[in-house]
Amino acid sequence: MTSSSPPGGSARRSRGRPAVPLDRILATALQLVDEEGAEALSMRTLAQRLESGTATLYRHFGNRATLITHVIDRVFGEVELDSSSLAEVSWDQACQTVARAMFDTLGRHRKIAPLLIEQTPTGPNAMVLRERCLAVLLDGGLPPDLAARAYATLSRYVLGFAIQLAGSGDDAERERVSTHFHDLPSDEFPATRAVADSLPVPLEDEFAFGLELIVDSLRRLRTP
Amino acid sequence: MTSSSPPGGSARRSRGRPAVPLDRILATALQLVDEEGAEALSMRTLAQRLESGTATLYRHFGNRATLITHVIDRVFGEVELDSSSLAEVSWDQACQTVARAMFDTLGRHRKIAPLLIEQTPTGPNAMVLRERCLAVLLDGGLPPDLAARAYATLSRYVLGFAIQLAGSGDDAERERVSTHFHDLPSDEFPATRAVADSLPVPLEDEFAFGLELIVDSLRRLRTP
DNA sequence: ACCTGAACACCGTTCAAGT
DNA sequence: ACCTGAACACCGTTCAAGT
Repeated sequence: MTSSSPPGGSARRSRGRPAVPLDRILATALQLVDEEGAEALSMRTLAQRLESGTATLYRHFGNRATLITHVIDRVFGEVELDSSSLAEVSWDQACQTVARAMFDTLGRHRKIAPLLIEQTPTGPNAMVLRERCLAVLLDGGLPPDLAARAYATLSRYVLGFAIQLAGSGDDAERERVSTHFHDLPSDEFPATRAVADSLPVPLEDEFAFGLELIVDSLRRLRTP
Repeated sequence: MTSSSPPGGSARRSRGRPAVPLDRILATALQLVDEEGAEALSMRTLAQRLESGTATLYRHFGNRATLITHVIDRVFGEVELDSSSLAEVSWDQACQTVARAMFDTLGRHRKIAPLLIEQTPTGPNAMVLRERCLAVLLDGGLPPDLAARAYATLSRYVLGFAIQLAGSGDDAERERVSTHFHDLPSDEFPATRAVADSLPVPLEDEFAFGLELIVDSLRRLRTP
């Protein structure tokens, strides 16, 4: 009650209170996840940040799951894919560009990936992204059934790695694991010890490495 | 109190109560996850199934996370990998066998995958599995740094797909998505409509498809 | 020693009551 | 119409008190 004084006599609350705009709810929710993690996105915490009450949120969303659905599609909306530049590059480069754009966006919102497990995204932005990805595969000369499988593999691949980004970026954990591997007895763990210097591999490198392997093989599957 | 009667007069509770064996805690915890999902594994629910109290669990595990760590390594212990049969097959077949064995086990415990995101598994069973996988890659002729990256890619690939198994297997959801794709306007979504009959692809097929693509490319990277 | 009940500070969700 | 406070049935975790 001490925080805000009425801004002049005229700008009074119309009736009840000004409605909380849906866009502000989603922006605040995404910000909350980015800053504090997916589990911090509780109805209470979100309502607090909006200086509102939990029941207000239930006016816009039936439950926490649908709120999350909307937050997710907001993230899909951030994927940057320039159509013209996609058309200029080779087929396999286009594949990698789409996958990387998706991965980069999810990398910018590392903490949101765990929320993506539960549902196949069917928000408007997700639909558009899938369409463009499938268009690249079909234009590249893959027959529809193979294009469908290639798309599914690629999107699962991206999502699978993106989800693991959540537990990544923790230097202390990386250090702990590396030390653990170096301290292993060489008689029981010769192979692990032999590659201990190269582990753990940063997840971003892993992603790029595997993506190249997949797209390379995919290229050979096109109609010859 | 009605469930068990003392087996003869001598086998009395030594002092206090008989300790709850750690193995029974873990078996019950895994069963709970398998039956009701990862989020059902609450300290309270687990204690209830054990006919014990939550504080008893904190005698064995400092917190819920370490309890989960132990449950996870129990699952890794179920991965079936016959050493001799691995030695008989070709290098790329061995790769696929290891990856599939891991995926199959996680498929048998679909609901545990979400718990795997947070931590790099370093339990005893996980360590042994990694060692054997790396041995295959090194024996196959990959130099250590490449073997490390190949291993990381493969294990991330398996885990990434396994995590997504959690939200899979729901026929209603598959039907919903399929219908949604078929009802799209063909002018806005020509590519999606063109492959709508082939979507969604079962996750197991996706996994096998992508795994083959990766191993195919990996085979070409060996010392020629 | 090991277990227990009760407590603390949280959740998602609902609903009668306010303006 | 839209928002609010309080309630209900849950969490993970801790701790004094029991046997």
